[in-house]
Amino acid sequence: MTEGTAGWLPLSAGERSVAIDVLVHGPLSRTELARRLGLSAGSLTRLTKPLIESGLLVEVPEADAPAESRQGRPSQPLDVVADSGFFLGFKITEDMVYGVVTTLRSHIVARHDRPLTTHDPAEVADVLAGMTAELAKRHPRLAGIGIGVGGFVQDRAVVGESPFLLWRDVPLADLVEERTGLPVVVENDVAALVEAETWFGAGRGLDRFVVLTIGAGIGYGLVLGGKRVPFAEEDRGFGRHWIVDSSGPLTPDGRRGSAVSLLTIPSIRYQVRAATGGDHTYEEILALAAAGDPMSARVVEEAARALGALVAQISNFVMPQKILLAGEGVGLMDVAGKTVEETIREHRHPLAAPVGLETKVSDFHDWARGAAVLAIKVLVLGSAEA
Amino acid sequence: MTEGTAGWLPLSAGERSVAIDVLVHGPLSRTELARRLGLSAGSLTRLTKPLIESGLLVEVPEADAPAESRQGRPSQPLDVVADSGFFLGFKITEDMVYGVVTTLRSHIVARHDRPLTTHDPAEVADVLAGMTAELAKRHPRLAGIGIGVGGFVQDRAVVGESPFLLWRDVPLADLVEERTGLPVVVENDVAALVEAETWFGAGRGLDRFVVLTIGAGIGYGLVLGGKRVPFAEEDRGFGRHWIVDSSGPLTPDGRRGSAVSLLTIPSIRYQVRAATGGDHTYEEILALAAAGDPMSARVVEEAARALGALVAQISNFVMPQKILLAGEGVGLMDVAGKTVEETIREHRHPLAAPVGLETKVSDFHDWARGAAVLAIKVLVLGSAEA
DNA sequence: GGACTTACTTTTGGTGCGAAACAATTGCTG
DNA sequence: CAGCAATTGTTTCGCACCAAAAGTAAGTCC
Repeated sequence: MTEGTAGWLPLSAGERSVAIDVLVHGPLSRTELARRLGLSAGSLTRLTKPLIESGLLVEVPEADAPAESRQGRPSQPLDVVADSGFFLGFKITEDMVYGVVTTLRSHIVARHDRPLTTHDPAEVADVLAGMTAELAKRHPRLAGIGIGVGGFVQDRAVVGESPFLLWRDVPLADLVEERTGLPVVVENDVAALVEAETWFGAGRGLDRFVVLTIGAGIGYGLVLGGKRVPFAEEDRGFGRHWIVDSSGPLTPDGRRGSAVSLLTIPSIRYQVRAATGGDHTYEEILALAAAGDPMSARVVEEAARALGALVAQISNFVMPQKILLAGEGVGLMDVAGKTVEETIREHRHPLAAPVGLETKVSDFHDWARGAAVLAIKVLVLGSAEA
Repeated sequence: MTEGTAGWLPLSAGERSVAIDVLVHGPLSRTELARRLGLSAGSLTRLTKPLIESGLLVEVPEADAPAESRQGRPSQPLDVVADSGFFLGFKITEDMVYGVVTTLRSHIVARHDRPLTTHDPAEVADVLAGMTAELAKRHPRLAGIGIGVGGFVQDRAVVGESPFLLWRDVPLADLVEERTGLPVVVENDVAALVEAETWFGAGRGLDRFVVLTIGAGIGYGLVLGGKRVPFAEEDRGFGRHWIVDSSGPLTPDGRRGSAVSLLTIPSIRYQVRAATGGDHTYEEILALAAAGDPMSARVVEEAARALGALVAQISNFVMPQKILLAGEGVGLMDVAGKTVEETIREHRHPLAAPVGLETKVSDFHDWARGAAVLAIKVLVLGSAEA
């Protein structure tokens, strides 16, 4: 058994659920795992043995000593060997590549970004390989690479279509694998973030879970039965067609009253610019709205109402246990969160279960982390599913 | 209580899937079943044996002889003993009780309705018992009763709250069981219809399936992973809070622009009455609209656009493989189906998978049949769980 | 009538699980 | 300190389920 390389998989279903639970929820004893997974104690012995032998799990020396002076045989917590392997996550934007190194537990241990001056596939792959080499200096035991890219990705390997990179059918995984010798997983950025949140984030252990991202565009991810539901139009501008308020504003990017026109950062900036003539950043607009500037406040309020309506509709139709709002454009919630919540209430039945709404401001490193988590998921736990 | 107390034994998961597949999809040979269920031929022998011994399935004499002169050993189709037991389904409305007798396969073999002149629980139970006695004359081998009622139902036994019957915590199942000696399953009418359609109807074998009913009110059913998702507000007037068009009409029943105000039969009649002063039935309004009457056409067109928007939103957020439109108020589709489809297109991305929309005009006997199917499901196959 | 084809059955072995007995390690009690 | 209770983890056993392979049955084709 060579340690560090991907000598782990494949895992059986039971083993995988154990590995995931330990990966996600810190160290856990066998008894605790049996309780969580609804299995017998005997099964846990059986399932954990090969995981320990393969080096993915280890018994750790009872870290929770404080005030835990219970009777009986002390439990023997199991933990993943968090630094037995590191993972790389990249997020490619139009003009930058953001990179992170994470542990098996998806903790970011290093960041490294580089501007992107070309969109030529080979040169982009060179940039990624260069960044990998750079990061590998401090973290030699790299086990795999995840790459998130806006656009349509096939088979977790080929960028079928990316509008902003002007790519068509670029075998990015192969290109980077050739240069680095590491296994590579490519995925749509939103999909990767959704998978990451399903595993390690807000969607942990949930059966029905929705992710809505607001940034330069609108992203949507639906997780049912713990699995993300893929859809044909994802990351192809569906937000332009989500009509929230047919009498709403019209912007260059979206149809009248669409989620894109009402909510994305470019659209909000466009609206304020069109109304006042002044060009402001998104943050400035939020600050202006909070300070009482009427035009900014109107735009922000309208966006908040649109977001509330959208969240309520999703809740009404999908009934998710939780909705995660992520992206760079959720700063809205700080300024107009109350309006959002009021609008949700207006569009929901009073007896309906309250919407489990969670907001998480994300920067580009979070997107890169999402890609790294996908690499962990695919490479370590072998849950490569369509 | 997960035990169905019927004469049939509790089935294992494998047996149940076989039984359901034969129940739903006519006679099937073992080989065909193996293919459909993804099992080996040997497993089918094992699974079918107890089902045949228990009398639920029988080997039928190769009905499909026509032009089927294949080589090899002839297949031995299995079928349920469709008339080994009959099931009763009731739908209770404000002033009528609709009853049907169905086979195991949910084919309606008899109908019997009776006016409801009282809402007293005991007297309603008497009416149901009387109808049961009446129907039992021609169909002696009744195996169970399913009752569908508008309102909130707990544990498939107790009517927790029914606005139109003015009931609270009425143990209807017990009342009817006492009088008939038959096992009784009570369920919300929409829920029963959804379960029935999931099994025998439009939702057969689908993973994500939505039912939207339009009638006196709005009904919604969400099926994920083959299971209906219960929700707190079901049949408690949630349609009043589904705001489709905030500048839409206002009716006594619903909030401005709500699904109820735009779509239900009473609201459409109300709108026409308010606009023209003339009181027309729903069918008359549809006919008037088709004939070019401007006020009726406006109301119907607006309803069609609302329905299209609603269907598109559901498709965008839930991504069901199929949406079933049912109820007495889907006649709309005949007159303005084109508007509905256009509106759906407007609210969907061009690359998105086309919406699998199916329309099924239902009368009250279909609702009763839904209740009977639920009885079959719970009593015969013992798949009762929260 | 023999070769072939297809449907089904039986046998065998493997997997994954729970139940129960067993071993290990601690705290508590007298 | 011995004995006991409590708790965790291990081993063993048997059950339920399944697939693969080999065997049997029942027909068609030439």
